[in-house]
Amino acid sequence: MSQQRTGPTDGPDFPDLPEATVARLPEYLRALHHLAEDGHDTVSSEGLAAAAGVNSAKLRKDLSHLGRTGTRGVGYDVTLLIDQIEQVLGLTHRRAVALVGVGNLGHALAGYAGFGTRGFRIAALFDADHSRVGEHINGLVVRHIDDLPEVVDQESISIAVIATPAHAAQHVADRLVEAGVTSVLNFAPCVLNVPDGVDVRKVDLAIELQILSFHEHRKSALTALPAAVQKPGRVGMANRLGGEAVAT
Amino acid sequence: MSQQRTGPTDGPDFPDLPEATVARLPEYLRALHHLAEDGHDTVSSEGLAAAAGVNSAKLRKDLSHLGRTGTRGVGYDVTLLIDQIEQVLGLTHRRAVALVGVGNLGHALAGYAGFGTRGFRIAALFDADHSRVGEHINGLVVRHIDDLPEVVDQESISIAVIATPAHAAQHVADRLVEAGVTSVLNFAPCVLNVPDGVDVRKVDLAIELQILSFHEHRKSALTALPAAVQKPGRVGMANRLGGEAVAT
DNA sequence: AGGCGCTTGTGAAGCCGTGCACAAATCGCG
DNA sequence: CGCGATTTGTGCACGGCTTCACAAGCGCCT
Ligand SMILES: NC(=O)c1ccc[n+]([C@@H]2O[C@H](COP(=O)([O-])OP(=O)(O)OC[C@H]3O[C@@H](n4cnc5c(N)ncnc54)[C@H](O)[C@@H]3O)[C@@H](O)[C@H]2O)c1
Ligand SMILES: NC(=O)c1ccc[n+]([C@@H]2O[C@H](COP(=O)([O-])OP(=O)(O)OC[C@H]3O[C@@H](n4cnc5c(N)ncnc54)[C@H](O)[C@@H]3O)[C@@H](O)[C@H]2O)c1
Repeated sequence: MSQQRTGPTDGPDFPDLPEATVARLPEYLRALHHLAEDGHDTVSSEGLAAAAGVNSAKLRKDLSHLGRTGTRGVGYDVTLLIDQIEQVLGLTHRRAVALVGVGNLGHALAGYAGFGTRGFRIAALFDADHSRVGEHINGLVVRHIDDLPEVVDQESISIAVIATPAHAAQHVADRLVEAGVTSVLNFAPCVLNVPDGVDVRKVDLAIELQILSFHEHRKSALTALPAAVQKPGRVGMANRLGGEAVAT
Repeated sequence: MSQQRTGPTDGPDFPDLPEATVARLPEYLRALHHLAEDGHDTVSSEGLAAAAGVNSAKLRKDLSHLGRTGTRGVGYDVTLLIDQIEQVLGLTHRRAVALVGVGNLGHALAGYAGFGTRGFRIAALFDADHSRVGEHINGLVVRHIDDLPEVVDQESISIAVIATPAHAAQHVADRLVEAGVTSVLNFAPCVLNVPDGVDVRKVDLAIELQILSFHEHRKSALTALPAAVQKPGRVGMANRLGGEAVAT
C-alpha cells in the first residue's frame, strides 16, 4: 500500500510547492482527518474541496504538486493523502514548540488541546516574571527565560510562540533566534526583525477585526443607497449557501 | 487643512480598494499610532514602510488609493493619515463586538486590552453553559446564547467572535447570522458556511504552526545536503537583518 | 471484452499583486 | 524668485495565483 513508495524520507522531492498551496494543505489535512473519522476511505476533489471551503480545481492543482495522489474516476484515498500531506508538512514526528509569555493569552494557549492533535507538543513554557516561574500549567513547569538556550537545545525546539507584550517581543525574538529557534509564531502586535533563514508568522486579532470593520463599513455604505434589505426579518437568511461542508 | 475635504461621510468615495491593501491598512495604522506617540508629525513612505515591515513602493501605492494623502518632498502627515485610514476602515466610531464561547480562550480574549485601543468594544459575552452564565468578566456579565437576538439588537452589534469548540461553531454562526451579525471572526478550527453578504475570517493556530513546520522541514532537508552549518555555535546569528523597525 | 460514466490532472487565459524606476510636485534656501 | 534636494504618485512589466474547460485515465457494468 503506502510502503510501495520509493522511500518516505527520500529528501529532495520538493518541487518547491507554491506558498499559497502550502497555506492550504493544513486545511485539507484537517478536512481529511474529519472525513476519516466519519468512515470515508475515498473522497472526490469536489467533496474535499467543499469540506475545506475551496474551489475544486484549485484543490486538484494543489494536490498535483505532491505527485500522483488521486485515482481518476474514483478520487483520493483518504488515509494515503493524509500520509502524503503530513509527509510534506514535516509532521511525521511531533515537533516540539516553546511558548514564551505565560500571561492571559499564554495560559489559554498552554492549555490548548489542539496543539497535541495537530502534530505538535508544547515542550516548554517561559516567562520573565519570577513570580510566574515554577508555576505548573497542564503538566509543565514555567521556566525562566534565561534557561532558553539550555532547554531549546535539550528538547530540540525549532518553533516558538511569542505571547508577551509587544514591547518585549523583539527582545524575546532575538533571544529565541540566538538560542537556535528558526520559526516564530508571534501574537504580539508588532513587527519582528529576524535574520534570514528564520520564519515569522503573526496573528493579530485587532487587524482581523479591522479588516472586518472595513467590510462592514462598505456594506452599510452600499445598502444606504439602493432599495436595500435593511432587516429582512429573520427569514431565509441562514444557511443558504453551500449546505453542510463535511460529509454529505 | 483637513476640513477642506468635501465631506468625511461622503459615502461612495470607495474606489473599491484592493483586498491586499485593506489587509495592510491596519498594519500602517498601528505603526502610525506608534509614531504619533513618539512625537513624529510627519513620516516618509520609507520610514513608515520600515515600521510596518513592507516595501515602500507598495505602501505608497496603497495610500494612493485613499486619495491625495502625502506631500511630495515632505512625506505624510501622521495624524491626518491616521484619520484617513480610520475613516476608510470604518473606525470612526467604536464598533460593538460580541464574543461567543467564554472558555479557555474566550476568557483571555474577554480580558484583552487590545480590543479597546484598536477601535472596538466588547459589548457582550455569550455562552451556552448555564453554569457560566451570570459570571462577571472584566465588567461584563456572561449571558445565555438565547439572549443573542435581543442583545445584538440593543447594542447594535454587527461583528462577533466565535470561541466555542469546533462542533458548535456552525450552529453558533447560524444563530449569529439570524440575529443580524454580518461579520464573524472564527477561532474554531472548522469551515463556516454563511450566506452571501456575511464575512468570515478565521484564525487557526494549528494551521500557522503547520505552515511553519513545512518551512522547518524544508530547511532541514536543504541543509542536509550542502556543506551546511548544522549548528553555528550561537555566533552572528542574531539580529543581522534590518535593524530597528520603528523610528530611527 | 468493450463501452460508458466519472474524476483527475493540466493547458491556457485572465486577474491581481508586487516592485522597479522615474516624472511630477513641493519645500527650503540662497 | 528660482533652483536643487527630496519624496510622492504611478506607468509598466513581470510573476504568481485562480479558474475554466477538457482530454486522458480508471473502474464498473453489461
Ligand atoms: N489576551 C488576548 O486575548 C490577546 C489576544 C490577541 C493578542 N494578544 C497579545 O498577546 C500578547 C500577550 O497578551 P496577554 O494578554 O497574555 O498579556 P499578559 O500581560 O497577560 O502576559 C504577558 C506575559 O509575558 C511575560 N513577559 C513580559 N516580558 C517578557 C519577556 N521579556 N520574556 C518573557 N516573558 C515576558 C509577562 O510576565 C506576562 O506573563 C500581547 O502582545 C497581546 O497584545 C493577546
Ligand atoms: N485555547 C486556546 O488557546 C485555543 C487556541 C486556538 C484555537 N482555539 C479554539 O478556540 C475554541 C475554544 O477553545 P477553548 O480552549 O476556549 O475551549 P473551551 O472548551 O475551554 O471553551 C469553549 C466554550 O464554549 C462554550 N460553548 C460550547 N458550545 C456552545 C454553544 N453552542 N454556544 C455558546 N457557547 C458554547 C462552552 O460552554 C465553553 O465555555 C476551540 O474551537 C479551540 O479549538 C483555542
